[in-house]
Amino acid sequence: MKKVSLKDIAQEAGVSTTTVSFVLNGKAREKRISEQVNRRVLELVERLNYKPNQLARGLRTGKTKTLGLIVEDISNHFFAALARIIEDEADKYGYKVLYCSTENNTAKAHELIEMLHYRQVDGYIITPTDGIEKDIESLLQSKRPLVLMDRYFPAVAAVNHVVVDNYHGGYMAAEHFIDSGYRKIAIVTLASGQVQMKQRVDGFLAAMQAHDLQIARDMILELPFGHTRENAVAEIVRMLQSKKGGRPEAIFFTTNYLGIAGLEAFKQLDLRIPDDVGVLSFDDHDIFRLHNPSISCVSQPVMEMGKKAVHILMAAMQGNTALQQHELPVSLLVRDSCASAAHHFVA
Amino acid sequence: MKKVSLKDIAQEAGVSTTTVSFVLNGKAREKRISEQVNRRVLELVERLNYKPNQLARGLRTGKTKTLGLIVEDISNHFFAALARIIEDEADKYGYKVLYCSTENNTAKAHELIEMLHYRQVDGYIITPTDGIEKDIESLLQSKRPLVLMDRYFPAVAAVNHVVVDNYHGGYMAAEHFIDSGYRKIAIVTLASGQVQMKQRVDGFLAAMQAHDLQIARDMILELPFGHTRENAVAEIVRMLQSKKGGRPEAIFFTTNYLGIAGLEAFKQLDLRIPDDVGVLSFDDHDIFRLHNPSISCVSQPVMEMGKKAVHILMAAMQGNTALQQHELPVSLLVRDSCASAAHHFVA
DNA sequence: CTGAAAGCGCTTACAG
DNA sequence: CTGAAAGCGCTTACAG
Repeated sequence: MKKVSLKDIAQEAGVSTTTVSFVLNGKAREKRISEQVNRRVLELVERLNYKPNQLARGLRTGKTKTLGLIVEDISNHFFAALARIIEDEADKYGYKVLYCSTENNTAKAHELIEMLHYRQVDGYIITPTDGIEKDIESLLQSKRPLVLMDRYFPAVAAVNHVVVDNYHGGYMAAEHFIDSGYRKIAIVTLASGQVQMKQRVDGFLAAMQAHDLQIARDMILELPFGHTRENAVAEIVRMLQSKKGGRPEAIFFTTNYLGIAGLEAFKQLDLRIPDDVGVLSFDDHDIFRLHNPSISCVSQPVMEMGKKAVHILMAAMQGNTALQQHELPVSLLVRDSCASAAHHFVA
Repeated sequence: MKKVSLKDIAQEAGVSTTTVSFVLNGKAREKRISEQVNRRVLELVERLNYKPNQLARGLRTGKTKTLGLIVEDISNHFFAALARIIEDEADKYGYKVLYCSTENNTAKAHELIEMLHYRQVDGYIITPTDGIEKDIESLLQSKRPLVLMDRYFPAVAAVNHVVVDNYHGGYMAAEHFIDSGYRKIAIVTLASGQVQMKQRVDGFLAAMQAHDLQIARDMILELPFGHTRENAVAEIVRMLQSKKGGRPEAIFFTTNYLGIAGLEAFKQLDLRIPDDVGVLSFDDHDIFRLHNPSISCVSQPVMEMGKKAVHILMAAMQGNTALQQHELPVSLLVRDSCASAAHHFVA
């Protein structure tokens, strides 16, 4: 079963490669190929099981019908879900996707962008890490279709993005805690300078302030990115055990794997939710739904994010240069991890 | 910033494209290019930020340095974890990966294999669905490097694979139930004919038999693939409520998302683990570790599977034609979802 | 209605 | 030590 090429078909059919190419690309009508030739070619293609070489086609047309997807970590539930939606959506347009994980590492992200560039992907969907503004700008300058996802750079204005209303998510989280009667509240977040984390915290703090509540310095735990799970758990345990000012009554986690680490910490310390500690996390997760008690969270519209990202990219690849920046709404899923108000109104 | 090509470099450097190509491919020494020319070319490459067009290179050499990864569903935790490991491992050899989800759909799997073929991927890592034996054979015939993962076809003998000792996993699961004092045991599995599921059930039944225990027909629930989560939960609830013969004392789930559906069913019925029902699932999951009580399971060596698959593929791509079939050991993670023996020795 | 030919950007035998 | 040329498998303007 050796490879059969356009030329083989042409020879066999007794026509030129031009003609074969036309019928293959559905231009038979337009180019007024006779019905007879058209049929003959199609039959041969079928019989010899001919498949056009996409590499050659790509080289010639400059289009590879391939998208580059750069995420933080493809094995992370949120990105895996996104990857699946993007795959399905891209498929509708005949595109395949090459994925890469940055591990939130600037150097790696830089390399990946270059790599996808050599490989001539037609467009990029990127979850940017800190410090790759330059690469993004250079992509922009070379007119590469591009959409940032989940995060963006406030300093680089003219880039498509689809993100979520993180600020409002944080705000809602704080209000829910407050409504539930918690007052002494802690935050566990990432130390990285990522906007989306910042915004979640900012929104949260703003709501606290609006209710004349404060968060002490040592009640904001910033974990370095790339910590192991064990590390995160240990840090959270330490915070919970710290004596000064007493234990927080409730904790807001700015992303789901921090929340999951939190659950482990609570388990270790035998802390009961929501009586000993109220819990709220950004990003829903199966674990939160199934946990006993179930964990309330701020949920992101993953499906919509993925679809929108692909749509924006497709439009951009078709030459639509209008800037597309979308901030999708999040929703608060109230479950059982925040006590009823009565409980805590002792202060 | 227009694209710069080999020719541009050659012109600028005042040498032929041949020479440039040689230095780019590290053949300067071998081809005895003068140190002077070598340096000049390298400098220009750097200065003009030249990146070879991989498409052109691929067309010429027949190698795309791209792997095709076909899984059931990239958003599934098990496959996402595998995808990440495969990405990292492939990267070490300079390969990128194109992923696709079959949804366990034969027609889709068939198309995906063809698609990857046109795109000239150098090798395939495939989680096969039922009914694509022909495609696998045709890949084999055209000498495409290939490794099956997670499952394989007993009927197609000469294919590389890396799977897991499913039979033994099932066997251990049953023994653990029996040791824990359970006697009336049910199985929840998938209706698809996939070997790996069959083997898990077979191993389980063999252990039961070895202990002179039986499983009634209606205690084996086979769920169709592609059911929604709600559906699965409902079916499990129905089984638990079925009066004839009484409720099972313990349930073995042959894969983690079935186990997760089971947990929801137990929650709905207010069944307590492990007193009301013992639970054991194939495939570990964060949820099992964090669940209260934590859920025992048969765990697969995901890291090793991913690495081995890539290594086998790399060897095959280097012309190593020795058949590689690996069955990796699984391990039983005993947690808190099976009661102590004393509890159930009432029968 | 159809074909000869150029060209996409590389690599690599071959020649000197 | 270096270069001219063929060729990978397509597409497409041009010509007839």
